[in-house]
Amino acid sequence: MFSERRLEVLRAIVQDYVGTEEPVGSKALTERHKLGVSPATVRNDMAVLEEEGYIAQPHTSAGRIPTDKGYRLFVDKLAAVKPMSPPERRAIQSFLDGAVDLDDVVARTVRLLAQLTRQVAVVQYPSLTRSTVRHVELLSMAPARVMLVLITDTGRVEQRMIDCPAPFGETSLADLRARLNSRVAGRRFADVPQLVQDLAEVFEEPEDRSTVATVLSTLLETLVEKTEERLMIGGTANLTRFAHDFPLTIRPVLEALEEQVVLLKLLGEAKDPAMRVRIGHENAHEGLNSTSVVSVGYGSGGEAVAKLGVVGPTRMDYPGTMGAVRAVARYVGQILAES
Amino acid sequence: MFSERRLEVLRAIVQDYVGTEEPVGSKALTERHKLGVSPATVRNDMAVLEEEGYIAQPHTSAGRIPTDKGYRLFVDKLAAVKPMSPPERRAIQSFLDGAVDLDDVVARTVRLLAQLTRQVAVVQYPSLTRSTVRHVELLSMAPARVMLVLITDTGRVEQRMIDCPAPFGETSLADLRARLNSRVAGRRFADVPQLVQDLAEVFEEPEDRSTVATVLSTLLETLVEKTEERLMIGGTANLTRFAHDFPLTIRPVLEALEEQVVLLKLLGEAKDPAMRVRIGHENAHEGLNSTSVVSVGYGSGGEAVAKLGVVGPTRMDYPGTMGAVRAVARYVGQILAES
DNA sequence: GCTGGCACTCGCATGCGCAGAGTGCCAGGG
DNA sequence: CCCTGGCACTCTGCGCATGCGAGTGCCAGC
Repeated sequence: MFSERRLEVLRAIVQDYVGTEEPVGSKALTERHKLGVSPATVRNDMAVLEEEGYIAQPHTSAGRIPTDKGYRLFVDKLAAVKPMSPPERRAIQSFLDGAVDLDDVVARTVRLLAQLTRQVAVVQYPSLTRSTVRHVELLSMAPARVMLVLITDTGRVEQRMIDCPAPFGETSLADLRARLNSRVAGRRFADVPQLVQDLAEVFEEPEDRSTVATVLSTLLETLVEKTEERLMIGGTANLTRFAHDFPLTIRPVLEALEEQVVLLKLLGEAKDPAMRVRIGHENAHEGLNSTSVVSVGYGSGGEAVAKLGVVGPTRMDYPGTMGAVRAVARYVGQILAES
Repeated sequence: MFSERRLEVLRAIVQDYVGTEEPVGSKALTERHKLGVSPATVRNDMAVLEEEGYIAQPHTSAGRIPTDKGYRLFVDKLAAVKPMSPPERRAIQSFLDGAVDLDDVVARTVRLLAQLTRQVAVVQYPSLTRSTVRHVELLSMAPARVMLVLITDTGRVEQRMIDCPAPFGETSLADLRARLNSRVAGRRFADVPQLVQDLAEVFEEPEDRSTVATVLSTLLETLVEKTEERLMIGGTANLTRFAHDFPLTIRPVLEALEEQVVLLKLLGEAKDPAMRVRIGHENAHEGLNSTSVVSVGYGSGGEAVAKLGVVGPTRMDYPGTMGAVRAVARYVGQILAES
């Protein structure tokens, strides 16, 4: 569609604009890059690129800046993911190795990502639906009150209070716990609802019947509700790096970042472990129309148990950011596999 | 020290400045407040207040703005905590009542505080040291790997992975769990270290000895490390409300908010349940020199199990903010007492 | 199809003048 | 003794004109 040189011009524009944060003109371009042609030629190429919607001028007779479409082409065709240097890899690994539990792993990952990319980092906790149940614990907190604790193979722990309709004996509780565990331990969360259904029918003692039903239904409820994923964000201070533009622009971003729902949508439906870049208006949420999101799945095996990524201005260093995100995801996966 | 009227002038300056965010002059003051004196008189009072360091002028021949010292006097002597209106109280209560577990309580509290005060909210999880142990669970994850789960009376759950020096039989594990629980359940966290010390001496089986020691020492470690309190923040988007001043000012604040350590210091050493206001330079951390922190303890009984508060510009509505913080703390305490 | 040249367009920084708000000080009055 | 009205002074902020520079589009020529 475009000549080799025109693509080269676009690449140069993206690189320069990302570096300087200022509209780039034809003269400056020919000076900084060895394109082998004169500014006038570059101007012609620019005119074409602009007509096709890959670049734009903020004001008449200013330099050009890439549009979302321009960045898209750059990411898809013109740029290669930049691998981390060996020292960087070592730093990542040793930083993550110090984690003592899942919370710590996630917290460290967020800090790491934020520092490496100098952008806002978002890390999702390993999803419940794609995890397996390690253990179910039932604790009597008060005569008619039970605490349900669910522990997953990824080290995630969920708890829920249950108010029972009637007091519940210690022995019945122990019995129920044993039965639950024997059925449920080692199974995938997604399979649990069916298993629990079956279990309800087995219980016969009338006096405990309603209580058992309550406990089981709460368990189900928890499975459904808590599938709603948790996540952690960090590095919001990095937003101020490009706020010389406008507080106007960081406000909606901060607001979006406080909405778990928005963030979860942002990372993308989680099955797909592939790296994904959403640029500017490709983001559904309009507060994020001037930001790009780079996300990728991570997990202990070949499959993704959750996603992580960064949020930054559309004017970001895509190769470097993608490299950092990919590397971090890889190492987090390793850490999880070990625990 | 000051005549009644001079104090009144200071109060008026604080109120107007908080409202308009602009330096306030003598004429405007007499127009908006019925001081019963002329602008000239007010000017004399202002001159005195300025000499004493309670107010200052940003530039020669501009209006006056309160200094940290001025706000301090205002908070201590001139302002009363503004109680919430009945509808507001109801809204708070019903919003918090919907919470299903501790995470949810904390999350809702943060949202609520941020909305009510339109500032950044910080809520500390109930502290471990002031909680009691409900249950200790030991789960075998792999032959030589045990997961330790601690559950407190406030509903907080902490987990830790333990790598054992040698494989550990299911029965030994159950035995240890039983012993641990019988000693430790119902005791305050602060008392646990001594109890565990005693326990170590009781075990005799040589083959399990080292494993038991490992588990116990990790338990102790967890108690110490995790006493390091967790917290949750929200409402950072509110920072942009006064960022028309400067991205310069919100940057260090965002950075400070990402440092757990700083935040914990900020809320104050936690024993004291009293409301506390730290104004501008009274905050040790210099990124927060132009912000004020209003914090208060909350808890189920008379004693504080943790703290919560808000961070905002020194130019904030102190009576309203203090009222909201106090009210929220009270209702959170109630909720915790119920669970 | 590339190049150099040329006229044109804006954005941005600079400098000036002016209005407005606020001050300090002083002399006069209850 | 304290308050008041008046007056001269000092800044800030804003609107406006000006000049400069970077960048553009177009065109004729190689």
